[in-house]
Amino acid sequence: MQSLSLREVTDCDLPAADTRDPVMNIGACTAACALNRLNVCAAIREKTRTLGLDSRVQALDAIVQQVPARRTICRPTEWSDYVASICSGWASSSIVLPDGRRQILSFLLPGDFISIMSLFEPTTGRLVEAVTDVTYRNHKRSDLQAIVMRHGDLFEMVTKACFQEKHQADQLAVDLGRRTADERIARLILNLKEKLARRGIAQGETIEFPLRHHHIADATGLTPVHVSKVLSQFRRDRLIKISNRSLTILDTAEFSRIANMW
Amino acid sequence: MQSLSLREVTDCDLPAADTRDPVMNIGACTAACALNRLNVCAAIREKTRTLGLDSRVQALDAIVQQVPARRTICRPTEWSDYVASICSGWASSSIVLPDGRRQILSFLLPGDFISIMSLFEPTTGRLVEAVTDVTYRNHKRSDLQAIVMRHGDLFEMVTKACFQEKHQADQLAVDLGRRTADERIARLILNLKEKLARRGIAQGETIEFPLRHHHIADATGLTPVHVSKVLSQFRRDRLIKISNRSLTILDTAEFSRIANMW
DNA sequence: CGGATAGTTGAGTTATCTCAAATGCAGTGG
DNA sequence: CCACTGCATTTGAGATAACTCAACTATCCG
Repeated sequence: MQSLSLREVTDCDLPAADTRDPVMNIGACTAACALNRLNVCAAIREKTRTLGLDSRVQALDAIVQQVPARRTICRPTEWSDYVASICSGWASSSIVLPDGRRQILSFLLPGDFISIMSLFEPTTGRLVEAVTDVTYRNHKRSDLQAIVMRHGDLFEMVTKACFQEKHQADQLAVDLGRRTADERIARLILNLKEKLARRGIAQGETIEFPLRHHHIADATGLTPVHVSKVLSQFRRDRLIKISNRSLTILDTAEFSRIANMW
Repeated sequence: MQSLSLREVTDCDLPAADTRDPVMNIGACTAACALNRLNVCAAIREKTRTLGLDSRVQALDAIVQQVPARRTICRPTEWSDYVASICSGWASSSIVLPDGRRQILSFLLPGDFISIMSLFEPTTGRLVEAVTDVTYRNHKRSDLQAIVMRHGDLFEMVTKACFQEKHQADQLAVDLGRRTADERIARLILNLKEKLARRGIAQGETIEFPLRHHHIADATGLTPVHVSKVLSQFRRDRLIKISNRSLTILDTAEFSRIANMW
């Protein structure tokens, strides 16, 4: 339907991200490389160098694309020869029912592949949308596949990542099926914080928090209105503080208790 | 806690299943071979023969185990060198929270691996329980892995199966997060019917249906009481008929409409 | 400044849950 | 064969978590 108006950026330094936000930028340049996260990036560089594949393989110096907040990055049935990974910004990956109900399955942060599974499948079956302004990189699937398949250690990493993704999906099902609104929201926040911390883009108990209530609602199977009420209560109880698109956890112990993260 | 009291059966013919139930038995002998389902079974036989691996590889003539209904087959943190596949009967695979809430992630039917992912991970993280009496087969992980990795076509099948499992998990999340009780239950039933039909163990609109209400409840994130009410309503509306552990869909069109399976 | 998007709050509704009592049904031991 | 025990199911009454609707405010951005 609507055209994406992508702007192509041709080098790896992501100048656009540079000018915007130092935090995003860390993501963009280091942690953000999806392959880096898996330690695959370095490994591939190594392999391609030692094997003299540089010219043939364009998995690494892939084209970087930019989309503004709220734009669609990829539609459910869209077929693509490329595997995308997020360089900077947040995106959501969701399934939408014909009547408009939607379930967000995960938020994609700098360093995430849109789905590691997409390494093997040309279509994601998901709607991927930018939450903030986003830059992402397209890697040619066939190249990436070839590299990964050629090296046991890389393969192992990908396998692990698949397993991890499945685990996430299962956890989500438990949350949606068997947890209360408070738990779901608290867990969402804690999971995001955890994930950002692992990638070194969290300041202690404070994180960037660009999500709108409707994002939280669609991720937790709730209503924006109800999300608002729960968050207000959390604030009133001095568990968290939200301001200026950033979130601080004030009472980690109690907040984790609510999240039932035993 | 409770000991499993497994009885070992040493051959492939599953005499126990033979005497019990012809339907189960079909599962046990043909469709039930998890590898068969993927068409991997035949392929492996082929490969092992042509490559003369027969003696080294014991993936196929694995030990068959039997457990009665309601027994635990495998605990969440249990470590195992074997990958199990169901030969006959139904099992449930679930995650249990410390306070007892549980979410069933899938029902395992004859022909299912407990999780295709378990091919790569020694621990499932899930509680697997027998719904009916169950026989299952343990395949040595290392052998199975070796075979699969050695052959691109097998590998491709496994890859597909992984993707499929992930897809299922995502669908479940949508169901739990965004669908009503009626939809969830109807979809569960239709999905099971679909799956059984694909394996040739369904009689038209009628299927074996050994699930208890609490199974349905734990799979749909509802209460057994509410499940009872919804099913009663379905019966009153002449959409389905349940008797004697078997279920018939009376009004496929309307039932699918309720399930929103567009 | 105006228009779009987002968040808050209150009032009333509804889907689902909890509790509890009654019934059924299957397996076990005397 | 019966009585008993343990599970499963049904049904009703009342409670509650989450939803819908609607009005109001705040924020952002051109």
